[in-house]
Amino acid sequence: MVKEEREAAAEVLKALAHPVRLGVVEILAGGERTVTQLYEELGCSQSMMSQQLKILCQQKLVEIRKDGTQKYCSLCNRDFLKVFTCMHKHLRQFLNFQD
Amino acid sequence: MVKEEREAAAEVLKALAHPVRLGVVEILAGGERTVTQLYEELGCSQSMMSQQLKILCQQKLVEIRKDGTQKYCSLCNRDFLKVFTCMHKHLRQFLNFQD
DNA sequence: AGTAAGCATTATAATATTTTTATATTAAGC
DNA sequence: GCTTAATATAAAAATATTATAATGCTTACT
Repeated sequence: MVKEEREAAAEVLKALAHPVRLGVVEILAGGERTVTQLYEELGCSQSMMSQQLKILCQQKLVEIRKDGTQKYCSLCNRDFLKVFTCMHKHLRQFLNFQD
Repeated sequence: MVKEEREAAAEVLKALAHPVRLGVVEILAGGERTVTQLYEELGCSQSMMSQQLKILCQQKLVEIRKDGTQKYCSLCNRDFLKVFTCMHKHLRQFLNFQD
């Protein structure tokens, strides 16, 4: 990877590296959700969710489809779910995370 | 993942989500390097490298072995290299990254 | 037209990260 | 013991992120 690519990759990873945004991706792994469903399930404000979704969309991790007054969110790239498996193992194996 | 785990996972991802730290991991994929080799290859200051390595070590992405006056860095968990493949594809497929 | 639901945007204060500069430590070689 | 090479730490300045509160925009319904 050349410098420019590392910078772009860092942006994508930064978009994932946040508890709420990580939660969004995890929930969307189970299928489409509305914005309201997301912030209720994650227990954050509507404004927060809207801002975090924007970041996820910019990095093309999430896409949004509009239907009437609601917006439905879903994953762009399910390949990222690998990262969860990887993190899950890392936390337990190297950072002695307890369940 | 429960909230606490998402927070821990976000910390690990944050450690990766930086151009220099990403560069370190990429270089170490090719084997052990000294701190000097790392900052020279990545073109950053010695102080920068030392601080970034600390973050990588805290999240157990990198480990350091001392030998005389030098320190040798290597990867703790090669499983993370998957993330690179994933990013490489994502940048090209969804963010139209040009080589 | 008026109202309410769903979501976005803006402004802002608090906090965290990044980078640089300067200084300290430690071990090797002479 | 002095010097140098390799690395760490501390402090400070610049910048970025986060969270909250307030407001605005659409759409649907009556």
